Amino acid sequence: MESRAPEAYTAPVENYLKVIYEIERASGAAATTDIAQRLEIAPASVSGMVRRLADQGLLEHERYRGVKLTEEGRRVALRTIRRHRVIESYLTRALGYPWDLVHDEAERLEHAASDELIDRMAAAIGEPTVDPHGAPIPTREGEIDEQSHIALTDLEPGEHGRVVRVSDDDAARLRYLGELGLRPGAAVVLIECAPYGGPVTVRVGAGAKSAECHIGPALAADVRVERTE
Amino acid sequence: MESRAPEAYTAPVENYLKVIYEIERASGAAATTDIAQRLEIAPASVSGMVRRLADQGLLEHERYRGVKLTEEGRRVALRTIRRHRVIESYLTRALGYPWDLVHDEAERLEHAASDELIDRMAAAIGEPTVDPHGAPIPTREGEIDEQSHIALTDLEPGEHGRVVRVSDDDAARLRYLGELGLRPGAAVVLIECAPYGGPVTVRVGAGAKSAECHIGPALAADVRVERTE
DNA sequence: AAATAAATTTAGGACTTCCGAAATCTCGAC
DNA sequence: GTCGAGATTTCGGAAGTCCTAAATTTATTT
Repeated sequence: MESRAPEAYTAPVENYLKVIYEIERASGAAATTDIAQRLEIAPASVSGMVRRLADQGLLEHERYRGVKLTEEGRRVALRTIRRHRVIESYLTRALGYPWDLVHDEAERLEHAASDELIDRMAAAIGEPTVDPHGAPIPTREGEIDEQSHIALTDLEPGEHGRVVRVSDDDAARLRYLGELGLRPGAAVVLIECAPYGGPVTVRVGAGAKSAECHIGPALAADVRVERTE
Repeated sequence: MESRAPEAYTAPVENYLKVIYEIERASGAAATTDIAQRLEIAPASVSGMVRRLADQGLLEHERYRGVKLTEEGRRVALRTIRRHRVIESYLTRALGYPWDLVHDEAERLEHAASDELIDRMAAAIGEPTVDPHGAPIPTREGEIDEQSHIALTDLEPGEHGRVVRVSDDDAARLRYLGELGLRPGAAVVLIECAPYGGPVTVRVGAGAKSAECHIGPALAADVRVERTE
């Protein structure tokens, strides 16, 4: 296997660390089942890999309790996330990629690109701090500015907000959000949240080109916003 | 393993096919030992892989006689070569990569990039027909224009030529050639070829900024030129 | 024609990453 | 406290890619 640098972790290892970082951030510790679900592999496979990663000092594992990354594991995870998001940003801004396709491409390139390439890409598009979906890009040094944001559905009816981030892992869903204008930066007003899983009504955009749309509550909860005014 | 497309060959498979294509072009058929040497792996490993590739219909193997690619094998090889060379060209022209570093980067990215990405890169830099080292880039359809060229050392003393291609697989050597100005397009005049493995004297460049240099015969033979005037 | 050298293949292992099936553990309900 | 559902781990196995060492085949030399 050609290594990319003195630092050579395999693609699966980088993927494990990446999703563990994200689960840990969301829930404190990453359970085997959650990891398996995110990676779309069998839980049994995760058990085996987790043991090896623990042996390598990338994470700590309490049996039946889940895993936590070590400093080194976190560093590798953040480096991988930086790669992913820089690549997504570059493909969008420099090569005109539609925003729903960049995720899959980045998912593969992130394991092959050198630090040199990532830095050149970042420089070429002006050192962006967030990717096309609004996710923050860790710095070369591994610092990440995890913004706090609320779900679109957390707004009160009538309240104004601005989209800061959407989840990027489903191309079709992203395309749909794009058609509705629900991209990072878009101004929104929550009109109504129908109860019992009913549709969420939102006004998207400002002024003359604004439009109302109705989306499901699960989708709406994945659109992260900040309050404005 | 995430696949890149309906067409999913592993990185090692693509590398085998690529070097087999090149050896076959140079010598008619690719011997196990040659393949092993180019891939820097043990000959025994090649035997095993060759059998699998033959089973998959990518090449034909006559025991103890070497291998030849099938139509399908050739197609995959040329697609991989196109990827490699488009990536090299893009890194050089769009991201300012020094020409001695692009080979290693492309060697990894060629297995991860989608056809879509390759096409966008090619379009972004104006559909180049040769890479930074002068090697021809196969078309999307798998056609390649293998130019005929002679070694620098095939020129007669006093004869003029133009560099069309240099070999790209050794970064340090490439950097050296670059310092001497021996890049594709450079005008050269062969001054003298000392006998018995002696140095080759060449005038590089035209007019006032031309300079004479002395290089070893092995290096000189790897600088491919065409006659001018 | 036999001996030697070189190229090639086979045999037996190692490592990584995945799987399904079976065993084990945890924790809340009763 | 026990039970069972659900989560987790262990076990045995497969595929891919590589290795070294030993056996075999081909080519060359004498």
